[in-house]
Amino acid sequence: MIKYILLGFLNYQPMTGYDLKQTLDHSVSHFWHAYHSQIYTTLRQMEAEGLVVSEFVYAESQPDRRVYSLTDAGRAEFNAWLEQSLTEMSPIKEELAVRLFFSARRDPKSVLAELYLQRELHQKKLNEYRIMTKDAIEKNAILAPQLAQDAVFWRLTLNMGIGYEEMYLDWLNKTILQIER
Amino acid sequence: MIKYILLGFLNYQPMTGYDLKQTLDHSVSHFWHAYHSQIYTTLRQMEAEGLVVSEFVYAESQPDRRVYSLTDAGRAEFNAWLEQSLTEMSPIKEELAVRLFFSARRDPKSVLAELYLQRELHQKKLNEYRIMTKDAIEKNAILAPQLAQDAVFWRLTLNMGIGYEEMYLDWLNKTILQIER
DNA sequence: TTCGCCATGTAATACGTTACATGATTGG
DNA sequence: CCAATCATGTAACGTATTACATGGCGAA
Repeated sequence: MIKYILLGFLNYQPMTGYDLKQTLDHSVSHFWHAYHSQIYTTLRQMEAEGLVVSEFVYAESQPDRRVYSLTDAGRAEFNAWLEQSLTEMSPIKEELAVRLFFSARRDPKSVLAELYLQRELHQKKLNEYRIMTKDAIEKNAILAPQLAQDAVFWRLTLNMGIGYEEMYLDWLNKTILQIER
Repeated sequence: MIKYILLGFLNYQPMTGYDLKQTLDHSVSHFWHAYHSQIYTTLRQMEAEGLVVSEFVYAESQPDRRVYSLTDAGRAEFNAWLEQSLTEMSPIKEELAVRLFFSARRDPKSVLAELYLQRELHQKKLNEYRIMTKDAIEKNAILAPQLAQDAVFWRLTLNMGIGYEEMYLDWLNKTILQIER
């Protein structure tokens, strides 16, 4: 999966592993996450497969950068992936729900403390989505008007991130109320 | 993670790998998923670690069953896991959102077809959650009244599954409308 | 001078998925 | 007779996570 995300971003412009990590964290992080180690190793593999090529860029008083670009094979692989529709639902893995499922015998105070912390984290995420990422999309839309159509789709996925966090907070609030009794 | 789910279920009663897979599929499947292969191999590992013990049960005209039970060490490990609160958010991995993010250049008809299918799948899931799993919880609550307190927590996690699917469908409908233009 | 950011990677491990493999019983 | 369900597992592969490892620059 991470392979296609990297191909997708390189489709916009050549980038380094570091750039890709930054881009990922500021765009699709609401629904996909990767560590830099995975990105660097995947890029190496992709180069071995001929999907990307890299060139090392030396700059004085600046760290060296390995810039990756798509090859025709990479572009083809990316398009082939986009063309074959998903036919299944993505499985969810929610550790908090697992813990709550088994929490009947725990001290309610400890359960509540855990839920309060999660509420804070999700509230923070929601605020981020509402401001930061929206800004990033708008800025990109102005800087790169040829990506206006892309920005429409980015906004759609951002809506999902916002919807998800709103739903989560709503559920947390109801759950907290019920446990507080 | 799957280790703690297995410990959690075995805390209720001794079970086989098959039983655990069935139980998992009919209870925490809204927020955790595992293949039978992973369950069987994890049980073996857990036995090696001394968290569970198994005994082979032979029955005529019935397949043999390997029944696992918790040891004191297993119970202790499970309680220790429950006691240390989660301090981070579970990362989301939503392939559909990734695909949509990069879908600006795709044929809108193909994108819509993909979204229609997802809508069907999620609608089906929501119906399942509303009927089947609720029934399972009620039935269990009647059969095992000592688990009444547990059932409260099971219902809370079911609410999350329902909330999630409702949010997802809502988002899908809005997204479809916008792409249909 | 210390912290954070830029920038790169490797190694080891852990976890998850797909495919392979078998065989009995029950119900339509 | 065929499909589904019960019941168990292994092997190979693929993906993800944690930890290890390095070093320069700029700002407070």
